[in-house]
Amino acid sequence: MTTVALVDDHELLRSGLAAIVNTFEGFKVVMEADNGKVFINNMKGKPAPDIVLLDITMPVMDGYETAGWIKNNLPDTKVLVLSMLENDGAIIRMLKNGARGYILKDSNPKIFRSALNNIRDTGYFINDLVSNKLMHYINQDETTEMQVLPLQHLSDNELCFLKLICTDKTYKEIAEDMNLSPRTIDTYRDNLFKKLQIKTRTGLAIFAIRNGLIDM
Amino acid sequence: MTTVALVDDHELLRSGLAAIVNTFEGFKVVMEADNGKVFINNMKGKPAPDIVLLDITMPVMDGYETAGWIKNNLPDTKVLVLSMLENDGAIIRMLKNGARGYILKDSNPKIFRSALNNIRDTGYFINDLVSNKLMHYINQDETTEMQVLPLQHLSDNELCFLKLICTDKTYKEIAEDMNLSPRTIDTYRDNLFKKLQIKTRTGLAIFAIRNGLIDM
DNA sequence: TTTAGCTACCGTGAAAACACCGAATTTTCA
DNA sequence: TGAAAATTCGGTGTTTTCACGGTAGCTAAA
Repeated sequence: MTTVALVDDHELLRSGLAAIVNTFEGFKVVMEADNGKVFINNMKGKPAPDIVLLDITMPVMDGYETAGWIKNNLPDTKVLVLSMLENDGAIIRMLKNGARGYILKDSNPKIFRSALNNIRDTGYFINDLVSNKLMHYINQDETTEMQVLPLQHLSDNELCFLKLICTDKTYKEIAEDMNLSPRTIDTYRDNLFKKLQIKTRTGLAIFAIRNGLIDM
Repeated sequence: MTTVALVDDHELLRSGLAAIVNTFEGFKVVMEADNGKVFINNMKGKPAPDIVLLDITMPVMDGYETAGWIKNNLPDTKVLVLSMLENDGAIIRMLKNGARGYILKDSNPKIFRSALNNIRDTGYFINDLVSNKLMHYINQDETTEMQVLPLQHLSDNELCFLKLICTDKTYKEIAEDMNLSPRTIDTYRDNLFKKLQIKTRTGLAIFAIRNGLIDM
């Protein structure tokens, strides 16, 4: 019997998934958790599940972090990502953090079942979503890496600045908040414009939101 | 037997919900649809379901529109909203469009079950989410109405302008796009600043995104 | 130890955004 | 139909944003 844990913050949907998984012969849901933190706590002193079905967008501890933790602490547990995001950056980031497969929440149940079977039997579920991204990721230069995982290439200060961009503070006020000279802020902005190929503050704000830097 | 239709764009989650509903005694899922348009097409020539479980965020035809259509065309069908959005505007807008209840996707299955039971027996499911909003909505002046449903109080041109705000066009370029004088655009902006109590273009862009005006 | 790279910082000027004013036209509706 | 409201457009001036030039210091590697 292959044991499965579900980590997703929407309890109702989780219950639905559990019901589906439990109808699959040879699979059994042994744990549910609202987020990564709860999952880790629940894990203590228990046998590791064979497969973790993991959402990305969760409060407290998100899917990226959780996948990384599982990779480091539960080497025999395989992560199958179950997400709404059809987003290059998200997919690659999860793969980098050890995920063995990535399917969308609008997949149909048959695909879901074969994903579970493949991961149990081969350790991986490679669909178009994943293989395309893998190919991209393997023969990738710095520029494409930058386009796919932009946040990974920004410094802490730049990230902090990007968050403040999404307010109605002026650059001068942002400079005060960050204890830096307004000129330095100008440089930050100009660098981000170049790096991200954006031309206006509004564009930076939208970039920040698109990349989940701001809670909506 | 109470018949239930599911309208949600995530097929996997929908299947899970269907599995749960079908375990509830006296309820039976008779139809599933990816969005409002598909639902309407599927309805043709068939008996109306007693209850429609409706998501809000969907492609092609969203939950607001769909609820409105049901209100006008299937008077005996009751809508129970099943959403991730814990958002005053969304709740009120759905209630205005005839929804009989509103529960979150992170509710637990017991609440889900009682919601279905209540709607079948009494026609409504009033939880804290709904009753608070109803109260607010009943004794509400124009200012609060504005705060809760800001988009409803903006003209088509203002909405169009707001979308263009979220680009790196200048106001002059936006004016050209909309076939209006730059001065008029200034007025649009100043009006939106006043109405929404926002001070900068960046703020407007974020407002537009928060209110779902821009697809992410 | 020199080169290269990164970070923080500065000056200037042009372009864009914003504030505050008024006026003509069209729509709305009581 | 006549008054109120909404829409469109204009002038002027300040503030903010953006582009382009640069320096000084610190670190790491060749």
